[in-house]
Amino acid sequence: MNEGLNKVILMGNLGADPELRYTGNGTPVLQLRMATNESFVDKNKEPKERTEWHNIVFWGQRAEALAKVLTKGDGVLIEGGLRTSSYEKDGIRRYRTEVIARDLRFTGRRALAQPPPGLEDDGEATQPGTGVPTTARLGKNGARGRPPEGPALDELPY
Amino acid sequence: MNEGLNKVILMGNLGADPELRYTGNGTPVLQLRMATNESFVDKNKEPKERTEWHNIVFWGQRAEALAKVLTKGDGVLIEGGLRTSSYEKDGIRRYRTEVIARDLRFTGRRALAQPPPGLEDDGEATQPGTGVPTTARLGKNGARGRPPEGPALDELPY
Amino acid sequence: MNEGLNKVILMGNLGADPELRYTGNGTPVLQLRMATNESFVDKNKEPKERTEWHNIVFWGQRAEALAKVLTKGDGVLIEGGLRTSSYEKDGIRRYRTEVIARDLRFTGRRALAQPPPGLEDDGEATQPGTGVPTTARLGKNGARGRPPEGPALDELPY
Amino acid sequence: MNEGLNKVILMGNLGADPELRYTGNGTPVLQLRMATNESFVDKNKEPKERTEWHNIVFWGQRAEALAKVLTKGDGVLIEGGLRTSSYEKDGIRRYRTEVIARDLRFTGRRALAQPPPGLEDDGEATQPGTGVPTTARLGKNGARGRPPEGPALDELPY
DNA sequence: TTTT
DNA sequence: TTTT
Repeated sequence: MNEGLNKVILMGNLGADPELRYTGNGTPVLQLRMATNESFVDKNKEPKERTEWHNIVFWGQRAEALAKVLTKGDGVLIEGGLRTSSYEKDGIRRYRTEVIARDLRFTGRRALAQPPPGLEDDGEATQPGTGVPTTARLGKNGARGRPPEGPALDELPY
Repeated sequence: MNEGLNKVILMGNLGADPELRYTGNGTPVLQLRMATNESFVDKNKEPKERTEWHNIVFWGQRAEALAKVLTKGDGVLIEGGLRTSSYEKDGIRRYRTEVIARDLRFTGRRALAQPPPGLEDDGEATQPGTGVPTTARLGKNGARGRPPEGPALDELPY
Repeated sequence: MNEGLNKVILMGNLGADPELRYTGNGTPVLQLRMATNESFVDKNKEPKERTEWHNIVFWGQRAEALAKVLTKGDGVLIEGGLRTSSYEKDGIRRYRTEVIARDLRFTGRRALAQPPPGLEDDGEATQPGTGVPTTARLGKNGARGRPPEGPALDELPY
Repeated sequence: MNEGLNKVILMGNLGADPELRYTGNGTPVLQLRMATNESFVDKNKEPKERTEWHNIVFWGQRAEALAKVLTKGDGVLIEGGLRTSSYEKDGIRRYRTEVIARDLRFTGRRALAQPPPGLEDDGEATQPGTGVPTTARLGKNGARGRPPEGPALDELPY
């Protein structure tokens, strides 16, 4: 089987507060409704806007931590993959496509706020010399809290 | 309006031959069924594979040109954006999420084949010094036919 | 040889007006200087900002068309691939990494402006029912001018 | 500040074993040399191949864990952002562009192997019902170990 | 050297 | 149902 790629990147806003649920298993599931906006000029040269709505899902500890910090209207950047599931309702097979999210980062006004409080709940240890970003990637690795550029240049070993 | 981002990147294979249709308008629409494969190790440390299926759509001239060259099984890289449309069927509102594709590039065995014949049909002129790639981006700009790295280094103007 | 992926997506602003040059060959080359900004909270919980600067290059007809419409300060979304070239200067081998761009789309205030005038210069024909987007993708395929979602839903053939 | 996007996605192979170093600070830094391959047809319709080489850097705990499991030749998918740093050498200012990596996932033959041993070293706890993927994302969140599609459909709470 |  |  050839390893493939199934990648989605969305930048937009939450259209509603997040909804946290639990599977029968006890696994947390967070569902987000997210808008991405697009501007364009139509065939009559009139400026137009269009909004696309997306179903975003976070699983596991991330779901719980994000539930505490996300609010309707937040500007966010989401990365994940597509998943379409099917289910039967009223004797009819239906399909639902979601973005299974792996990362979330604040954009807009919250990008300069304190790091989301829920994130420290699961024992994040900030490494010496590590910046705490406004990202909400919930791995416990202190390094993930560093902005993408790493330590100051003057401490580079090369 | 906050300009956002709605981006999908998929690498995988076509599960069927493409289907070309036309709107009432006469606009060509190409529909592809594409699989992306993923490997992982499950909770019992057993290697597993999973396939996700995607609905891909090309609009316009690209739809027609690609219809001529794509075949079931082809390895492709697709870029586009998500679009969910709703329609009524049997008195029930249904939703369908598709990837509206903007680019397609062959991967795998066809990446080294000749450029897709359909692509020359719309008058591609290859510029002097321009490689013709195995990409099926259908703009007529000769430059698009150049591999992403541009001309040979010794003809750089800087 | 395994087909790989070499993909860069940048959203930010031009730090200077674009520079158009020509190779010995006569091939147009457009160089852009682009900033991407990032906000984060540092280890002392102070909000910080950081700017990364990128060298962007367009080749061919796109270079010329974009040269006419891009201005210092413009908000843009760029897609392309990395290319590092090496050259000798003062007897020393040096390296320069650039993003070889394949697409550019306006974000921010220009996203709702008229389509860039330079773009019609190369004979764009707008298809019936096709919106003209604020994107500056320079393929001549009318379909590329359609927003990512295609025609209105009521003209879908399915 | 305008929050931007600085995103790189590469799929290819390691050209050498990884090199692990430490900053004066003690922060681990892992450097990878990675090739991405591209196939195209040149202006004479001859099939050609081209390889681009990239400098990849991981910081922090991830650097150490990955150092244990990566080997020359490995097929990997890397995600990160661009960072160009400047330094003085022989009285000349030089620039070096790197991809500051945030994620790594195996592709190819290792995608079905056991999860990288180094990864358990930092206390990974697999959640009930959670698959352990072949990804080397080093957050300690058990959820990250789930394939992008989440739990089985029959345990969905909706 | 950009942007808000 | 979001955002500017």
